[in-house]
Amino acid sequence: MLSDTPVYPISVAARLLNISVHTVRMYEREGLIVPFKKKTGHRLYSELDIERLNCIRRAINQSKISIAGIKTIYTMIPCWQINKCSEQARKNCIVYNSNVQNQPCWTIKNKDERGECRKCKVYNNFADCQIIKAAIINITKGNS
DNA sequence: GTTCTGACA
DNA sequence: TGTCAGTA
Repeated sequence: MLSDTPVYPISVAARLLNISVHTVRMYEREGLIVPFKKKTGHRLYSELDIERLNCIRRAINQSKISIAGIKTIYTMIPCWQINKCSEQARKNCIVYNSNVQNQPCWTIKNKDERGECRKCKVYNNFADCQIIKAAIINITKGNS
């Protein structure tokens, strides 16, 4: 399993991904990733974060999916299912109802507190491209 | 020296 | 996407 312990500073993360530091920050601003932040404000990335970024890169370069498109896919993750929310809870949930704005749940919840969404299954279970693909196939089957 | 935010070519 | 400023 890939470690979710934040260890790499942004310069190392960028080097591992062959992209600029600036671009790494942009993906965060767009809500695609939630890096750990030290009290100094400095970002740290885990192996899982790197894998997530790799997935994002592949989607952009190979699949020609836009950042907005990736956001949409993340937004469709059934968080209520993963968190086993009751129908009542779902109905009143600001996160559940945020999907209309094309905002992944982790950009809504705990906006000011880093570290919470980073640990959430909804965020962590979808770092791997294969898993995202499998999930989409399942959803498609269910609807056909 | 490295990273941060914000701004601009 | 790159780069520069002014900080911490």
